Amino acid sequence: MVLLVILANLQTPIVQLLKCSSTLTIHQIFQLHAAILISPPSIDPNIPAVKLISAYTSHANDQQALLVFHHHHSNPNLIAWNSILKSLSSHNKWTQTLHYFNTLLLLDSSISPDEYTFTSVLKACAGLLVTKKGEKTHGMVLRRGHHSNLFIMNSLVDMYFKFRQVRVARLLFDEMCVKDVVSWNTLISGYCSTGDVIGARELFDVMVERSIVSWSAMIAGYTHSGDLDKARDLFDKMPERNVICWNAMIAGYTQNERYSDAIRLFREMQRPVESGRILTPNDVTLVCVLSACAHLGALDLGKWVHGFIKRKKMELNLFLGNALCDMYAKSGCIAEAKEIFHRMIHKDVVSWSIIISGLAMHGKAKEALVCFSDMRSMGINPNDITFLGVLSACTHAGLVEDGIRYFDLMCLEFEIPPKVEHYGCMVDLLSRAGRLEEAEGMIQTMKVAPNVVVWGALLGGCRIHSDIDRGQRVVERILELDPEHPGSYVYLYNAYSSAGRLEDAAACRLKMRSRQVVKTPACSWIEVNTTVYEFFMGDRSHPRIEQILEATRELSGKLRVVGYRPDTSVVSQSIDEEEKENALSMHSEKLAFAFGLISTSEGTLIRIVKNLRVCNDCHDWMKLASTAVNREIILRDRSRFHHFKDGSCSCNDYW
DNA sequence: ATAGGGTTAG
Repeated sequence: MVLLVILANLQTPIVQLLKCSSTLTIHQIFQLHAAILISPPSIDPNIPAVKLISAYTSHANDQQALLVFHHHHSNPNLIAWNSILKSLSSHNKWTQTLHYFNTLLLLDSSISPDEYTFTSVLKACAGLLVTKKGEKTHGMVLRRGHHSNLFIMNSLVDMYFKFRQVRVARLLFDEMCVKDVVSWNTLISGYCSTGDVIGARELFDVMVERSIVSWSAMIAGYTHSGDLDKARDLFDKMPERNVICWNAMIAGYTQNERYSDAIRLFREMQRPVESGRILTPNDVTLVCVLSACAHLGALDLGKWVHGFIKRKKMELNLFLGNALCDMYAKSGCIAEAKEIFHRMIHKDVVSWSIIISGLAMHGKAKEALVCFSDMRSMGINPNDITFLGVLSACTHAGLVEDGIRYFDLMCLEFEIPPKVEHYGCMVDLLSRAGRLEEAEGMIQTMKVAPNVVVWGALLGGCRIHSDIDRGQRVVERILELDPEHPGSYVYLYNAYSSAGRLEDAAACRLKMRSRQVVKTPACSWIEVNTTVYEFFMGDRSHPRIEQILEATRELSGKLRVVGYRPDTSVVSQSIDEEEKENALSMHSEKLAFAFGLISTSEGTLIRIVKNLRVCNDCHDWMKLASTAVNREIILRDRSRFHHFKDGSCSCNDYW
């Protein structure tokens, strides 16, 4: 308080303090702001205003920045205009940027926009893809003689790349008499963004002076085109690295579904390098890592990241909150996911979509639907992905009529054209409920071409409801699309076998072999002490495999006493019963469970993630096991969670 | 001024 009184007497020292805005906390800025308000006005009110605006901008608070601007708006000078334009454009408030620029032109013809003004405006034009406005601004730049200004020319080149006008961008670049490293970097990232990674690499190779940005842009170019090896090669060769290049490489792995690699690289990032300097991960890094955790169900690491966020007192921004919420939901902790969700101050359509599909995965359809209506009453418009969550909630709970109603709501009221994914949900919903005729009818009349997944959903229904004729028809369709579709052969084989048509079954098996159909290998993961262990079906590579097998055998014996009967129909090899049972006990989820059992203390909840659907036999086995060894089991299969407790499963055997 | 981020059926 004393400090405040002293400061209030003089504005100059306050302004001096505001200059080091990067080291100030947002609360200190608020205090300095208050001090300015109660102190006698300086000769030019623009000076403290500009400092305050940039201080708020560096803390991503463009609302406060606007407030300051309007408080001084009696006579803003060019610098004040420029700081507010920069504040808006750097926070992607592009429409507002253009609005303020137009106001500036209209209001005060004595102020002539300079390079700072134009760079903000061009960035906004690029962001909004308003080509006419962009070209008009380009003309204005030329008329005012700014065509030799590097800042402006670089922004122009970038803008034309965003407009996908590669020729214009290249022409501008070639005509620039002075180019700096930023001009080259803009060109590289421009070519990368249009998908021309080869062209970008040619530029990269001929560049004389490369900056860390050139390397990062090139790495991102490779990861976006899926070429992770080339990206990693460059990454390893970089002379120096900052957080952004690490993020680019880690994000590259997560976006290309290489989640374990992403986590491995993240751990490497935190190892002290030769220079002894450790890079601190920032919010972008953590978002990527959390996304990888979510996909792998790596709860321990995810929790560690959450702890890190708390320890560093990082702000839970929209991206981080969403990533954290999704990680918890996909790792089986729906309660924690809900808590994060409710604590988030700003939620967008992505946040709501995450919680809805999270609840859906956990079979909490009613709650998911309540969430959907809450979201609408908050005035947030659902998108196609939100509806995917809603429909999958209906599918997992068998709410056929609700599903049909939401599908119509999406098409008719929200005018969102259904994608093949939505039809996939609907066909699945109808097929499981035994409404196979309707499901097939939907495929025939749908507006987009059905894919293997859609037909596969119908095939699943044919299997459950033993409709062999339709099943055969569907298999033909599927094999037209994918002659090596493993599921079709397995389905046919099982259908023939159970109908006693052993010759057909054998023929099917031969065909499968001759076409070299490879079944996706079943795989389960379990995390023990922050390390993820991977088990494939029949996998004997784990160092403690003997103990693991011993544990499964012992447990299966125990389960037999309480009524477990191995369901050997799910084993597709024509071998004798005993071998079939052995094959069953080598299922990846059982191996993972047994490993969890022997390596965690009694009563610990066991979490398993599987890449395919849990098989019938394992599902029964897990139900009984949850009682026999008194463990809760949360198993995530490729589409949902199974929460086994006291002999039953949260999916009510509907999956 | 140029490089990095979250949700997507089975």
